[in-house]
Amino acid sequence: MSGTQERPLRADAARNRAKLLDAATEVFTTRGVGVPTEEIARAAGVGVGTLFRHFPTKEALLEAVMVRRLETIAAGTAELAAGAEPAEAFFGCFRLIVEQSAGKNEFAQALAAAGIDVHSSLRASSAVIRTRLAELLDRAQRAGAVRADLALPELIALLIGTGATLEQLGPDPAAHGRVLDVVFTGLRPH
Amino acid sequence: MSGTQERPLRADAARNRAKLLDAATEVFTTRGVGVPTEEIARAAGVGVGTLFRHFPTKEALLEAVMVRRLETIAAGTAELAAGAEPAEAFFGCFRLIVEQSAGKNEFAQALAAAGIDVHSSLRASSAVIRTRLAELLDRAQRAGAVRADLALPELIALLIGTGATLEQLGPDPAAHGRVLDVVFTGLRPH
Amino acid sequence: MSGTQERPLRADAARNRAKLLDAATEVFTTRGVGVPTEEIARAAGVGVGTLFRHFPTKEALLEAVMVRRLETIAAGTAELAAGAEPAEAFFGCFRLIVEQSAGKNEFAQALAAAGIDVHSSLRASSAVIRTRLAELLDRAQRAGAVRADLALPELIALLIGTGATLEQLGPDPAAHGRVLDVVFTGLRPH
Amino acid sequence: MSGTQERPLRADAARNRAKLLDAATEVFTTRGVGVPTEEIARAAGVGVGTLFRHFPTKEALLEAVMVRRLETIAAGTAELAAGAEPAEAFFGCFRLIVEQSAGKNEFAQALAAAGIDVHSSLRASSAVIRTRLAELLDRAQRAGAVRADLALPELIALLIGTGATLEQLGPDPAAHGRVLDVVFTGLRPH
DNA sequence: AATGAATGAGATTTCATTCAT
DNA sequence: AATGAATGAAATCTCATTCAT
Repeated sequence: MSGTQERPLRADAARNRAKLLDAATEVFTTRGVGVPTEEIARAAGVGVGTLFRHFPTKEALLEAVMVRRLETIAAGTAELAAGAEPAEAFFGCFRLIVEQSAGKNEFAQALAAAGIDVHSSLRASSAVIRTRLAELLDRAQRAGAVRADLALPELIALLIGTGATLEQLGPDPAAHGRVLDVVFTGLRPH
Repeated sequence: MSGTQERPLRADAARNRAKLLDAATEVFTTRGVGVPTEEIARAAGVGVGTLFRHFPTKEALLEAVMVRRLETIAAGTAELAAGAEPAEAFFGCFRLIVEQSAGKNEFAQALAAAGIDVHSSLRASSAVIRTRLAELLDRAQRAGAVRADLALPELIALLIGTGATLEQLGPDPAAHGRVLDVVFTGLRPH
Repeated sequence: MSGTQERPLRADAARNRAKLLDAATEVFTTRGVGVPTEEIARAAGVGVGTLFRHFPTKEALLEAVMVRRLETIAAGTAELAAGAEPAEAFFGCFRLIVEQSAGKNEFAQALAAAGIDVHSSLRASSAVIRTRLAELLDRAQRAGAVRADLALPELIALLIGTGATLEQLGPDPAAHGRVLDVVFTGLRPH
Repeated sequence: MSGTQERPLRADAARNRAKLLDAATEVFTTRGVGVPTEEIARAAGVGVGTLFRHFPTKEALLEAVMVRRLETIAAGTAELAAGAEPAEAFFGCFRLIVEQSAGKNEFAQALAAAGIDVHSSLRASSAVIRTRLAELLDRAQRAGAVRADLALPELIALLIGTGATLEQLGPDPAAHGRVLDVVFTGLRPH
């Protein structure tokens, strides 16, 4: 639908690719990007060779994990944004993104540090989200639900920063609620 | 009372220690904690051997960098908190911490991931800050300057998250101002 | 009499075998024996699986390539040696072998290095050539066309070395001619 | 004197570098260029890390071995060429080069196959030899000791090819002598 | 005390070969 | 019979840490 895969990919190969992405997401998120590749292969129940057939480099794997995450988020926002009125759409998407972003920072840093041209392969999926966010922000501002002086870069930075905040708090719903209330209040006009 | 090296440290040794801390702060911040120790030594203009004489472990170096950062922040908040009325003290310190925190997250994560007992050596300086923050928050809440439902853990998480936000934005004073305005507005009652 | 696969081989299988041998000859010669098997399969337009069905081992493939080469050479010398007088037969065959030998050295080395009993599978075809060479040398020496002190091992070494010389020169007919003139002059009595 | 080393190299480092080059020469020559790097390190009595500090790549090691070989040869020819009359100088150097060349071919192939710009680092030492050969050839041709139609490229090719011939023969002095007699006879006018 | 070479465990990656499709 | 994905042993290379100079 959006992808890069040249050919449909054989059934078992697709399954392994998915298993690898799942395992990598899990392992990278819980134990950091420093884990040996072999651990990820083991977690996915395949050999290292298979991992490297699918992702020729550790960085490529990292990248693929991020792309998938972004695509998931993009899909989620698409649904949410579709049938809602501006304020609800904006704040709903903010919450969604922020709650799905735990651990994403480290990936981004790792990729950036590795000197990868993050844009080359992440561009597509991140552009989708970027565009959607611009629309959401615009509609919400026109509807008077969000302060007018906020620009897209700050919104994105706030999404990332709020994700970091929640990550820091651990899974405490009440605390999450209070933090989001702080940010949402701050985002509304006056 | 707390340290391991009580001896006054020869003049050149002290100089090298400082050079190493400066170089490490710079390099870790710009290129991530994954950089080889030798790069740090080179950036400091000393040999690896010297680095390891001063810091027996890469993690020890990381830790020392963080401690110095925290101490700087602690000192800054001490000054600010001293002669100001509650609201000014609280928001002033918030701004100070957040602006000095760029890159700090990664250190914390790296240390935590390394399974270090962060508290053992960071406890002292982080306890100082923690206590000060508790006081600032309490006074500001009593004075009605900050919403009453906010607890210390959320405050700390917000500090870290807002630091991440600003880091993400890069050095754009106007955008920084808008982001802080959002958060500060959200922090005030109603 | 000699082989392992006595069955006639299905038409397409035979075609694949031929394509593989051609591709392997080409690839081994131009890029060395270090190329991954998959490259050879790709060059032949088949999957690796097919390659390994035909040649159970990379070395087996190497061997098959050499055997085919030797057989080609043997066939050529047979024709040449048949109806010619001793000197012409000897020098004609020398030239033929040497010009077809480009790249052969590396195969020999690779096989030898691999600790293979080169003789086991190459014996047949190399024995044919060896015998023919002995005859050619003997007849030429009796006819006074070649110095009498030259033995078969030196002749073989000279064939290989002269092949290497020509390979080194690249495709320059004039230079080839001068080199062969040097060697042929040296081979004649006084 | 001719080298690339930036600083004089500490005594032990120089010793290890030499040990590594010796071991590599030995091992590559006897067992081919396919031997694992670790074997070479072991043969040199150092750890792999040391090997990779001196030669950041297997190819770099290969290259260094060849450079040293060429330098040895260049030095040998310098001595020989100095005080001898043309014919003696030419044939003496030919013999010298050819006898020191055993196994060199494989290196060259391995390097070339690896896509290295062989010229960049080998150029210097090979240029020295090339120039000397041109002089030797010229003087010998003027003195009437070598056929006039032979050009430098053929001479070089013959050197390599004759090296291959001797390598093929194994260490049999009598056979070596006959082969060299063939080639030398062929090289003289008529 | 400082240096930077040496170390080797461990990380990443390759590739001959097997096996499910 | 053909395919190409999977495998894992082995190869190359990195880097925190030690140690001779």
